[in-house]
Amino acid sequence: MASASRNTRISVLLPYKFDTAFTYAAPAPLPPGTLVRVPLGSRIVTGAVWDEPPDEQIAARPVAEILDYPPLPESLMRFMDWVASYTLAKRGDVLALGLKEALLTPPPKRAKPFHFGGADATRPGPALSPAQQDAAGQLCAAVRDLRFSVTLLDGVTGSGKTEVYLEAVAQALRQGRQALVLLPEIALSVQFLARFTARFGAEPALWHSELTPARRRETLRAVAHGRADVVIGARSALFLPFPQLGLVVVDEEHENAFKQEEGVIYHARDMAVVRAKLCTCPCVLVSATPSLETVENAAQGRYARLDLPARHGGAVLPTVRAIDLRADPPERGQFLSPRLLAAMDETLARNEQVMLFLNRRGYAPLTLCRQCGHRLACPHCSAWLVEHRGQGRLVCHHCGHAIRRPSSCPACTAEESFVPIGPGVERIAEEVAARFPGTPALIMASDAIAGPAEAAQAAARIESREIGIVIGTQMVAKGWHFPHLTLVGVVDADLGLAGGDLRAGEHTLQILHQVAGRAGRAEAPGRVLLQSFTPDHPVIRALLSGNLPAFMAQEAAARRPGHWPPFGRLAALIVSAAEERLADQIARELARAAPHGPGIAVLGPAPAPIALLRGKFRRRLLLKTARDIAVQPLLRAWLGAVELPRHVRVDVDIDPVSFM
DNA sequence: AGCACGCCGACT
DNA sequence: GTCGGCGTGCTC
Repeated sequence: MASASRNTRISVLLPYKFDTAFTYAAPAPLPPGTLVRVPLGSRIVTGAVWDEPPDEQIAARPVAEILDYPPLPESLMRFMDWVASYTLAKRGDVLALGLKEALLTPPPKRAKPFHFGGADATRPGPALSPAQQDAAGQLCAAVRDLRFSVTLLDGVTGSGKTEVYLEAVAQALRQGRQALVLLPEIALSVQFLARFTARFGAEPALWHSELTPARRRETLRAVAHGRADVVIGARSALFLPFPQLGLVVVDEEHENAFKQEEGVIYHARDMAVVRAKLCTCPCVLVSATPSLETVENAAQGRYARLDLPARHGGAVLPTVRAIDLRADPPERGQFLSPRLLAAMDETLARNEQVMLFLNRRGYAPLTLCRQCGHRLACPHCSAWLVEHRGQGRLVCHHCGHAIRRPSSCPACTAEESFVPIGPGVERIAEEVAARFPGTPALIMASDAIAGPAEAAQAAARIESREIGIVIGTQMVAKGWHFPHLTLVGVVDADLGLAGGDLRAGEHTLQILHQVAGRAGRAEAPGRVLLQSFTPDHPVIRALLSGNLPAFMAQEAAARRPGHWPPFGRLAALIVSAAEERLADQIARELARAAPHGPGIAVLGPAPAPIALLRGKFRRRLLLKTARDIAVQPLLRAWLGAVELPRHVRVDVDIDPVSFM
């Protein structure tokens, strides 16, 4: 009957800060995942029909429009529910991750044709070594299986991991399925795209934050219709509506960039595994320096494991040596030791290139008054202001607060009394310019290289050998292939080892190993020099010996007894308030209401490492549980037990990576 | 996301 | 004395 059909109620999830779906009236039942335009307050917004019972009591407004769009696949809806439940995020916020931009603007009447797609999976791949062939064969078999599985592909830098997993991508395409390759900081992997295009004769679809809204909408549509068969994307590509996903690859799986730290806080590597599981397809985790989490999952047999032990094409691994800065110090006021300078001379004389690595932007991390010792600090954060000499400014790297370089000390009024303490890449560039005046140098840091176009331009200047010396932050660590680069100098190998971070050693090892891998990737052998005050530190020793698994085994042995990840679970609560007293009070109340029981421990409250951030005082509690305990129900009960006054926030970070 | 409502600083 | 800052709450 007509009156009955007018009264059909449906649940619609809206891509905003709502955890529950809203109930609307529809002319007829709509398939789950259907995109609809519905009234919300005074506006019409886009949402997705969710397959759960509607509210029968509430006054339901009618659906305004049913969009001509493929419904969201069920696997994606279940994935979004799962992510929200796991991270304690609002479901609407998770829906927004994949669809917001496309939804908020209605699709154009005539969509431009999608230029991508058309990857040719029948093209012969490159010649593979026997080890590569073997690994590729196993990955292809996993794709053919049409089952969920996780495989760690562990290979030294330069071993040809990419070629191996691209064979698995080709296999997925041959079966008529789609493939997703997640990369950290997609914008900068210009060289990666060239390799992909060479393999398939077509460009992949791209998904990252710098896409224009029009391109984003069109890519989303192409994915939803199955016209985009391969997507190379940053972490949010996980939330695209693939109807036929047959393979998920996470390249550089150990990278911290996969951890989303704002809004919905999630680790894209872990979510990729879940995405694959819900799509019943294989997931491949790729790294030369896999995370302890993944290594342990492989050791326990939860993940399969494939190793590529040798560099491809005859290139040999670089030799790694430490320079003990206690015995071989740089000249006063300088940061490059005589041994490193001599090696740079030799390298440049052979017309080869040098990379200097220092994971610190700007000129100097600390500026102090030599009269009174006053240090220039951020008024909104517990952090020093970092001098950026090129801009004549000092900048807070946490909140962006910036000041002109003061000519007199604000504390003692002494004139021109400020001295820079310690080096950033700009200061190293200054030293290089003075020491190698005839050699063009280039700084590669996120503030010097703004986007993909500039990165491509920088890469071209290095490839053409216009540049002799590259000075870079972590931006230079991954993915680049510069055949004439044969010397990598690490200015401060100890940086990152200090501090209380659980994974400080592991992360330092990973990034320095990656940087080292930039040296000698073609015929000419490479070498790496690590400047260190602690050359006996286990991380430095692991880099010198090349025995990374031994270090990881030590790391595992250190974490296992205390049930630290991956041998236990961790969740962080961050209490923040503009009033320090209030932050303290709520943190203490939370501590009193903390869950307890066997296998459950609560650490804190303690001031967060950045106790003042953007004008908010922060206190931190850490929930640590045994691996077989789910932290989410504990957290829900815990947070429900403490009433939050106004002006106080509590943020939850499941599986925290950064301890800021 | 918007839009309304509601309490604290610099001004016509 | 008001204008307006944005923190908070609400939208089926």
